[in-house]
Amino acid sequence: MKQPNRCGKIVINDVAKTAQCSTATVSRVLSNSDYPVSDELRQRILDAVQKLGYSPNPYGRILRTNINPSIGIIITSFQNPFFSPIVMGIEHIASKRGYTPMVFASQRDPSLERKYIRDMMNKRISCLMLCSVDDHSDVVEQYIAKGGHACVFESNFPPLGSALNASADMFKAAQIATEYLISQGHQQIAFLTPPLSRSSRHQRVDGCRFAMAMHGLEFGADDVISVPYENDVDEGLYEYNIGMVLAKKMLLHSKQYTAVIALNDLIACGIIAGLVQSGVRVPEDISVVGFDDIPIAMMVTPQLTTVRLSGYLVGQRATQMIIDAYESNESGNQVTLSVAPVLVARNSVANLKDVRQSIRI
Amino acid sequence: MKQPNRCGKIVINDVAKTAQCSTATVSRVLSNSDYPVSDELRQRILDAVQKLGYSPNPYGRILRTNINPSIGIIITSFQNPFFSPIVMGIEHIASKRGYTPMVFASQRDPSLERKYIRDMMNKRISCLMLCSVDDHSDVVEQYIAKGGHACVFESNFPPLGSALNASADMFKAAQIATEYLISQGHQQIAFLTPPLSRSSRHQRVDGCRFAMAMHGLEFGADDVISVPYENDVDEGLYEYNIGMVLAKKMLLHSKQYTAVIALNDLIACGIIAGLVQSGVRVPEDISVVGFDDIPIAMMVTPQLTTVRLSGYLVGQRATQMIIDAYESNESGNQVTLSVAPVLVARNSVANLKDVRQSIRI
DNA sequence: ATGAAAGCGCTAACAC
DNA sequence: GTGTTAGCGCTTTCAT
Repeated sequence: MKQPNRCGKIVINDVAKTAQCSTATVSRVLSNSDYPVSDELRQRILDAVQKLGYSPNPYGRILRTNINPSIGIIITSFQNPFFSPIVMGIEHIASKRGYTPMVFASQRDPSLERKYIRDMMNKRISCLMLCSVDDHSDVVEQYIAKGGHACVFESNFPPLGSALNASADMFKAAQIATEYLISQGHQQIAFLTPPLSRSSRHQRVDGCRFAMAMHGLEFGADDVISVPYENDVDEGLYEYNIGMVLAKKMLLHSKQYTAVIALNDLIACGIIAGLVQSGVRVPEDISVVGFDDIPIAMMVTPQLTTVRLSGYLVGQRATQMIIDAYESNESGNQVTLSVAPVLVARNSVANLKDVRQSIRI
Repeated sequence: MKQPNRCGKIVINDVAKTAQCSTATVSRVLSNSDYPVSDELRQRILDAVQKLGYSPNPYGRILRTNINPSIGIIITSFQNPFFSPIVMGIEHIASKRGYTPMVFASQRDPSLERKYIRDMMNKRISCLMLCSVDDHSDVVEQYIAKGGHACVFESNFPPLGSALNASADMFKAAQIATEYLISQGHQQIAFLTPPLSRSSRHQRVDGCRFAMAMHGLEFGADDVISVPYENDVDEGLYEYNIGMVLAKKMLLHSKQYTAVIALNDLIACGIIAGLVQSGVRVPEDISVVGFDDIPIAMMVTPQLTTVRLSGYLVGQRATQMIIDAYESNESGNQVTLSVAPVLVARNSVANLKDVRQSIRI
């Protein structure tokens, strides 16, 4: 690598000399503890800091205090627009409260995810915000067992007993989507999704089933259409591609659907593309709705009707809660944070009732 | 904040005791210096490390050596898909070579950008990869003056004399786009862009002008259509919105264009949306081409013809070069890295020649 | 080939 | 109110 390079760095001792006092006092002023320091001396120190352009070496501090005011964030990929608002929400609150956000992308590689978590334990981060792709929660649990505070946004493993589990209310979201479709006269509805490996996905299917049942509509295991694989590599578009595959598969189904619900917007966009490719019109022939409300949703044709999950809010609230817990030294009990979803009606859903009426007339 | 919390952490001394040797030897083995240690002892140490589950406290090391093998990355926003491949390229190489990537988003706020840079200087990062929104380069220059290595991908200030300036070859890219349009029979071409505040934008206009001139086509200052403002906040979609505004403005122009070149894909998508909103068909009435080849480009209707700038490659190569320079202690001379762009022809450009021919017949 | 010991820059007892 | 000083965990001379 390289040799050390102490290029004339100003250290706390320089400030002390300039201000004619001890390093202890400088430290007291700069770490703005409420320790009493005379106004006159405090000012002298501040002046010296200013004059020398001093800024403390964070590593000295961390080594001494063993606390690192920073928040580790693990997402799967920078390409996936689903995570952007969550990260932004986290960063916003983190900076505001004096924590440095550190973002890493696991590339959907569980071993890389584990490596990053261990790395963060080493780095003594204050809180860990995790979008996991691992099937096992052992490393996170280890982190928590050692006194770490964690928040899990997504995972294949069941909610942890000692972490903050944050997400939008997926059940409710699916219910909203389904009820909207029903209100538009749809009765044959399919749910298109990658493998139901994680609970956040199950919840959506459940919400859909619940809404269908409430309206006396049929919705069986058959109506959940899924592909049996999940790409291991996240090149950003992989969900889009899954959507295209799902669309073709759905078209082969014996049942004729008037509407489909996609696990998320990226998949929904892929479904629309797949449908159009097969000569099916959206929404005239089949309606499509997604979840998330990523920016792309309003850019595609037709503009996608979706249920906004407010990742930004989820990120913000989760960060508030986790920092609060950390600072008040609460050990993590199972907490669930769930944000209310809202329907964003655009142009990918046809109103079957209007059509019927116009036919009747 | 919180009180220190030395929760039974294993430290180097524990390993030394277990292996019955001094901390010096443990350090020598673990920092795999080529210092000679007997195989027998080395093994004992490795066993102890394994047994105790020891991993070194990075802060002790950094404090002592004053070197932090990590790469700081500043982008404007996680929302902007343009940066994703660059960051991924950087991360790929960085991890491979043993450096920890640290990503921060400036939110297009110059003062936040400066804060992050100063923060990284404090953290003694090894290299800085910067997508700047600042008008002044003083902080970066300061960083470089103190011996730091920097790579600038985007900036409003002119290329730095002592940094690696990395980007795709913008001039060439614009030339390719323009020549493609010309090859399709277009002669009235406009260039739509936010303010030409940065050289990467100028280069594109220049490339366009050059290609037009080469084919004896007219292209004046008039044909560069621009909006006089630039949003200060990057909510991810702001370039899309700029595109919509640019489209309307272009429609008001006295000249009738058959094709427009957008500064980038996101703007191009906005332009298409604006055009469609105004009842103009793309590509039948007006053709559109962009730059970057972001994932969205293939998702919109019509699919966007664009010039791929290979951010992933740029990120990778830049990281290689900057780490090489850092490790070999070269001080940063002006270096320019420029990656060859490639045309991606999709459906947003009409072939005017075919049309003429079919009319002739 | 191995160990002893001196710090890196900072904070927090503890003294005054 | 202010100063002295002992480390935090690590690396690296300098001895041996």
